[in-house]
Formats: sequence, structure tokens, C-alpha cells
Amino acid sequence: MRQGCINILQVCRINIFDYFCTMMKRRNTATQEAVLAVLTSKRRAMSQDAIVKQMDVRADRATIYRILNRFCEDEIVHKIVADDGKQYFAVCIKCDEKTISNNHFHFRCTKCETIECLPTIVEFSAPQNYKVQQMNCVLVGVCKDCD
Amino acid sequence: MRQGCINILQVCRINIFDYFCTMMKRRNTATQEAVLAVLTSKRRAMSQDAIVKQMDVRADRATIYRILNRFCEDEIVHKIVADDGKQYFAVCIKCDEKTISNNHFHFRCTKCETIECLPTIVEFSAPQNYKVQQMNCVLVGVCKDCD
DNA sequence: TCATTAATGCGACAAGGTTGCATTAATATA
DNA sequence: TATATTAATGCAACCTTGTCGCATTAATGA
Ligand SMILES: [Mn+2]
Ligand SMILES: [Mn+2]
Ligand SMILES: [Zn+2]
Ligand SMILES: [Zn+2]
Repeated sequence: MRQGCINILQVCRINIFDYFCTMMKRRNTATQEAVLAVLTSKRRAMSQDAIVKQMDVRADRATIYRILNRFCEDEIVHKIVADDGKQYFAVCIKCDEKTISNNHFHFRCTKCETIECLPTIVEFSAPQNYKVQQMNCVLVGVCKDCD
Repeated sequence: MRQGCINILQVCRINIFDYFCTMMKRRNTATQEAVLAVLTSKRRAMSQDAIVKQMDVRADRATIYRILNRFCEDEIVHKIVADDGKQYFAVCIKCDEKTISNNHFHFRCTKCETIECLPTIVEFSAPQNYKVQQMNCVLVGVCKDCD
């Protein structure tokens, strides 16, 4: 990866956490910063246990969940429930060239067991008088790196 | 509902269970028939506990799950994991005028708390070299009956 | 420096689902 | 019909994921 990219990512990460602390009036704690750091560096949808494994700071399970739910409330992270019934969390990337909103497909690779946000918007025509407020769409298969 | 419809549904249900017993070489048991009867009569995606509540025969939780997974193996039922992380099961309807395959959206109504199969096929264009084998797509909102 | 209270750790808990194992009963065959 | 085979079941134990209450810690503002 080019140096430029790393810088952009790092600036981005700092900005998100900064936004979280100042705009959302959250306290600056090592654990919260570490969780966000993992999510932004991996750029994948990750489960609680996967996140903990990547963290340098130790933290309780309940705390991690509380942090993740806080991130969701503040809309810097979104939650996906995969077909294994587990919750996965991914940063809402806004510093990228293309903004990825919440209405996109997710892809679970059965080989590398990762879940990623696809830049593919979910298109549908719901039947008459159905009001769609959220969606949770996961495609399952083999990703480009595993085939 | 017209008498004709009921007849068609009942014939259909008998045929599915008959198919299950003869073609799939499964034994004819009251519990299996009861589970399938609930699913075909409700025509909704139902969770294990919702199914049990509708059953006249009593059966163990583990047994119900084993039956449902057996139905999935034999492809007379399909499984959806909703955004509450729970598994829901729905008959694969083939006796209807329009066949509903597995590649359709599901809709969870937050008011009546039901999950139904929509006749809306999931359309998407996965990125280059991604192989999609299954999907689990749930739209969440308010259904036509609740608004 | 101190007061406020958000954030954390710990334990307990619940829900959902699976598995092992003994028992029951559906089916095929004699 | 009687018997053997083994699929299906019931029960208990277990695991995983996620949440909650409560005491404690520490970030923040005054
Ligand atoms: Mn996403
Ligand atoms: Mn369906
Ligand atoms: Zn992969
Ligand atoms: Zn409804």
C-alpha cells in the first residue's frame, strides 16, 4: 500500500475518533480508541471476538459490546447480522472516494470467513404498502481472494 | 378464503409430506407431519418457538430443530436468519401459481412481528470474481396489514 | 483540586441452538 | 404376523452470543 494511502487512513481514523469524542460528547478512553482502530484498519465487518483478538488493550466482553452499540448509536459504525446469527460491526466509511451508506450488500466468504461491505446498493421494489425502514442483506460465497 | 383454495392447500400439504416420506425416504411420524402442517398453513417464516405454540402434538425443542433441519436438507423448507439473530423456517412453495425460489427477499414487520417471503427476487451485481452461492436478505419495516 | 458521571469490570443471567445417549417406534423382511 | 433394523425422539447437558445490574474507576469540566 502506498504511503499516501496509509496517511489518509490514519488521518481518517483520527478524525472519526475525534468526531466521536467532540461531536458525540463521548469520553476519550483507550478501549474505545482501540476498538475503532481495529475496525478502521481491518475495514471489515467484525464480530466481538474477532475484534478482541486484534486488540492490544485488554477489555471485557460486555464493555466491547457497549462500545460497539455506542458506535452504532452515533452512526460511525453499522451492524450486520450474518447467517450464523452473530452480530458483525463495520465502520461507516466516509473518507473514501465513494461513500458507503447503510443500504449495501454484505458478503461473507465461506473460505476466509470474513464479512465485507460491498459497494453494491440493495435495489428492490417492495410490494404495495410495505414500508421498508432497514435492511440486512448478506450474500454468501467465495470472495475474489479465495478463488 | 374460497373453498377451492383450501382444497388446493391441503392437497399441496399432503403432497409435500408424501414427497418427504417416499422420495426422501423419511419415516411418517406425527411430529414431522404436525410441523409441516403448521408451516404450510401459516405460510410464514416461523421460529422454532412460534411453531411449537401452533402445534397440537407436543414435542421436544431438539426434535423440532432436527425436523426443521431435515426439511432444509430435503429442500422442502428454507431457513432465514433475521436481524434478531434467530432462525426462521418457511416452506418452499411450489404448488402456488408462482414458484418462489430461494433467491427472494424476506420482510420482517416490526409491528406484527411476522416474517414473510416476498415474491421479490434479489437482484445484484457482485464485484468481479466473487462467487455468490447463497443469500440471506431481510427487509425490515411495516407490512401492508399494520399500516 | 474536586465533583460529576461516563465508562469499565465482573458476575449473573437468558435465549437460542446443538450434541450425546438411551429409548421408542416406523418400516422392511421373513 | 412376528422380528430385526435403525430412524426418530426425549431428555439432559452443554456452548455461544449477547445483555444487565451494580460496584468501581477514571475522564472531564469547573
Ligand atoms: Mn456494511
Ligand atoms: Mn423465503
Ligand atoms: Zn475469502
Ligand atoms: Zn405487520
